[in-house]
Amino acid sequence: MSASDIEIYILDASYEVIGGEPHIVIWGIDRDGRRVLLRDRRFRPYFYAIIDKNFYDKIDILLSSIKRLSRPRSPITSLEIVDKKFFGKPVKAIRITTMLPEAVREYRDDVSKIPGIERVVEADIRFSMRYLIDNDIYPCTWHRFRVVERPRSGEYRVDAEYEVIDILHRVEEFVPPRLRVLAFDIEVYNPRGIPKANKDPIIIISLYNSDGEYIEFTANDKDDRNLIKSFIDYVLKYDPDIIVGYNSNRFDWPYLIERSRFLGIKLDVSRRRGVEPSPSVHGHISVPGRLNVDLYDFAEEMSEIKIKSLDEVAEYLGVMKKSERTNVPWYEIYRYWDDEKLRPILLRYARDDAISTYGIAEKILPFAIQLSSVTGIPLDQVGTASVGFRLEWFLIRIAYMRDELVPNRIEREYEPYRGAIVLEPKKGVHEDIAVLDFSAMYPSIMMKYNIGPDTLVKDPEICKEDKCFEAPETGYKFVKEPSAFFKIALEILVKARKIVREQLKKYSVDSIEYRVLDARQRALKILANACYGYMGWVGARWYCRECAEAVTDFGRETIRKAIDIARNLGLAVIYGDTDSLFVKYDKEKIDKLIKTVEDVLGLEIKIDKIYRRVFFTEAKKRYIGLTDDGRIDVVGFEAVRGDWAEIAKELQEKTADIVLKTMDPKKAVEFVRNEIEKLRKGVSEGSIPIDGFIIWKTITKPLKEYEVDAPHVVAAKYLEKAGYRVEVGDKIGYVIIRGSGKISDRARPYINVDVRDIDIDYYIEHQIIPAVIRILGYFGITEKHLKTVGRTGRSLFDYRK
DNA sequence: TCGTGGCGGGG
DNA sequence: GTGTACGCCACGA
Repeated sequence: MSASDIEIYILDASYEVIGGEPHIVIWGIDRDGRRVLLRDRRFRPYFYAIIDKNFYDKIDILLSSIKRLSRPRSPITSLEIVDKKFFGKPVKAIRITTMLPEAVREYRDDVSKIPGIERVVEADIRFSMRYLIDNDIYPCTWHRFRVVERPRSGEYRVDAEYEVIDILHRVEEFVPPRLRVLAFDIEVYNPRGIPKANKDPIIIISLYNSDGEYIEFTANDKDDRNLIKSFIDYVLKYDPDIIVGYNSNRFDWPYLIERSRFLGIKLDVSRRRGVEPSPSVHGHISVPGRLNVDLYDFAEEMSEIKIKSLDEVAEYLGVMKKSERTNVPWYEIYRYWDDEKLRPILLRYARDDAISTYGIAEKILPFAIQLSSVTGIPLDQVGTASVGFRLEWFLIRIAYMRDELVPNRIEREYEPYRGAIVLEPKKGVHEDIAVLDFSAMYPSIMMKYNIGPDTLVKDPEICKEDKCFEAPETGYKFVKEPSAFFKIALEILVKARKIVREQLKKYSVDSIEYRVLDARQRALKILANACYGYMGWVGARWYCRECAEAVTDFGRETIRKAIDIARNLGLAVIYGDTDSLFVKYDKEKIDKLIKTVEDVLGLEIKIDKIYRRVFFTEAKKRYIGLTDDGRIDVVGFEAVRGDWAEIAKELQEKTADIVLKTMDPKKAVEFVRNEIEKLRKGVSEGSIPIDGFIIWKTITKPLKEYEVDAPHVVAAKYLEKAGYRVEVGDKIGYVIIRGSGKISDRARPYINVDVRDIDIDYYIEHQIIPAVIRILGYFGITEKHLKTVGRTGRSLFDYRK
C-alpha cells in the first residue's frame, strides 16, 4: 500500500509489546470523523547516564562496561555519547537505548553502579509519554502524520488502522472534532450502608449522551446481569470517545469492574476488544481507546464550591438547580428501590444525576481538553494529576526542547520558609476604596530576577561586577544570565497566552472558537501561576526551597515599595495582602501610582475593583465590601467558610448587607433578634429542616490518629459504628444536640437526627452570635443587645459610630 | 487562662 | 503529594 498524509486529533497513546518489539499505539479521529488507530513501530525506550567529569577521558571504558550489561531478552541496542545540560551546566551523557520499556528499570540500577557514572536520569519517564514528548505530539491536538493504511486486524474497534512512517507536524488549530461524549451514573442496592460488590446488585445505570438522548437500564428486581450486559452493548453501540462520570474513578468504575467479575461478565467496553477497564496512574481508571474523565477531580479544585456533591456542583455551574431536581439520600436508596411507590422517585434521581453529570462535562471539558493539550498529559489523566504534576510534564517538554536533562525525583525533608506579608488593616468603614493588584506577581518576579535552581548562586565570587540579583532579606543570589529554566518556561507560557488572547479578539463571545481559546488562555495562566508553589514543593523534580523563599522575599520588598510610592503620592493605604493594596480611590493619584510602580519596579499593577464602602475589623484576611453595583463581598468571614452552620453564615451575610448598605446597626440587631426567635420556634415545633444546622468538617487523617475528640471526629465515629466507611478526605456533616457534657459529646451525624433534638442554644451562643458580633461588635453592640428580648433592650444601645 | 491541635478559605 | 499566613474553635493542663 502507498503512503499518504493524514491529520489526526489525538485522543490517547499507549504501547503494546508484539513479538518482543514495542509498538506505540495512538488513538485518534481523522478529518472525516473516522475513529482511527495509528501504530508506530520505530520508537525505542532509552535513558541517560551522566558521566563524571573525571572520566571524560575514559568514556570508552564506560561504554564497554555498559555493553557488557546487555541481556538477550531486551538487548542494549545503542549507546550514544551526547552533550546535554543538567541544571543549566553542560554535561556529557551516554544515551542508552534498549528494546522493551520494562527493561529500562533493570538497566538503570546496574548502570548507576558503574564507577564513573555520576547519575542515571530519565529512566522513570513512561514510554508512551516519552514518545509524545520526543515527537512534540500533544494529546487533544491536531497532528499531521505520513502513514500507510493497514488491513483492519479486528482487535480494535476503530474505522481504520495505519502504520506511521513519519510524524510531520502539529496543526495550529485548537477546535476539536465533534466528540461523542457519554455521561453515566450507577445506583447500587445498599441495605447495609456501604454496598459490597459480591452481595449488592447495581439497580440502575443512567446515561446521557452528546446527541441529547437519555438512556436508562434497570435491574430485574435484584438481578443485574442483563442490566450490565445492556450497558456494555450500549457503550459499544454509541461508541463514545469520552466517558464522563462523577466520582466514577473511585466508585462507579471500581464497582462495575468488581461486580462484573463477580457475575462472570466481561466488561468489554473499551476500543480494544476484550480489554477491560483497569486502574492506572494517579488512581484513574483506564478504558483503552476511550477517554475516561472523572469530573469530580475538576470540581475538587474549585475552591468557590464548599460541598462538592454532584447536586451542589451542578447548581453552582448553572447546570441544574437543586430546587428543580430529585434527590434521594444515598443511605435510603435501597428503600426507594424496594418500595414500588418510591421507585419512580429513585429513577428520577438517577436521571437527574446523569443529566447533571453531562451538563457539568459541557462546562468543564473545554478547559480539561486545553489543559491536556498544553501540558501534554492525556485527557483521561490530566484530571487525576495534581497541579504539581501537570506543571512538571509541561516542564519536561521544555527541558527536552532545550537539551536539558530531567532531574530525578528525590525524597527530601520538608523545610518551612517565610511567605508573604499581610498588612494590619485600618479598622472601620472606609468609603471609596480601590483594590489594586499586581498582575501575576510571583511569575513576574521569577522572570524579573531570573530565579531558579540553575541560576541560584552557591559561590558568591561569580557575583562581582553586578552579575547577580540579590534577594533583600534572605540574601540569596541569582545570576542575571543566562536565562533561568523557569524564566524560559514562563516566557513561553506568557507569550503563548498573549497570542491566544490576541486571537480571542477576533471571535464573538458565544462562538466555539472563543470558548476554546478562552479555555486555553486559562490553562496557560494556571500553569504560570503554579511555578512558584512548585519550586517550594518537596516532591518536585525542580525543587528549590531557596528559590521559593527568594520569590516571597522579593514579593515582600515589591509590595513595601509600592506602599511607599502610594504614600508619597498622598494615597492612604488601608490594607494589603501578598500582591494587593487597598487605597483611597483618587483617579488621578492612582493613575500616577500605577505608572510609577511600572517605571520604578518594572511590574504591572492594576485596579481590580472599587468598593463604595469596605469594612475591616482588626483582623487580617477578613473584610466586607460593598461594590459599585450594590453587591456585598464577604471575604474571610464565617459566612464564606464551609465549617460553619448555614444559619450562622446566612445571618452574618445579611447583617453585613444591612450594615454596609444602611450604616444603621440597629436595623441589623432587630433583624438578628427576629431570626433567632423564628429559629427557636421552628426547632421546638420541629417545623424547619435540619439542613441549616449542619456543620461540615473534613477528616484529614485516619480516625485512630486523632488525639483529641473534636466534634466532627466524634460524629465520624458514630458513622463508623453504624456501618459506614469513613475515609480521609470525607466531609462529615454533624449537628449538636441537647443534653449535658462537652460539645463533642453531643455531636451527632445529621442523618436521622430530629430537628427537635437540636441544641438551639448552642447554635445561638456558639454560631450565630459570634458570627454577627464579628461585624456588629465594631459598632459597640454586644451579645446582650442580641439576646435581650423585646423593646426594653433598646435603651441599652450605645453606638460608637 | 493560655498553649496546642485542628481546620479551612483566600491573597 | 503546588506554597505560606491567618483566625478561630475546642480541648485540656
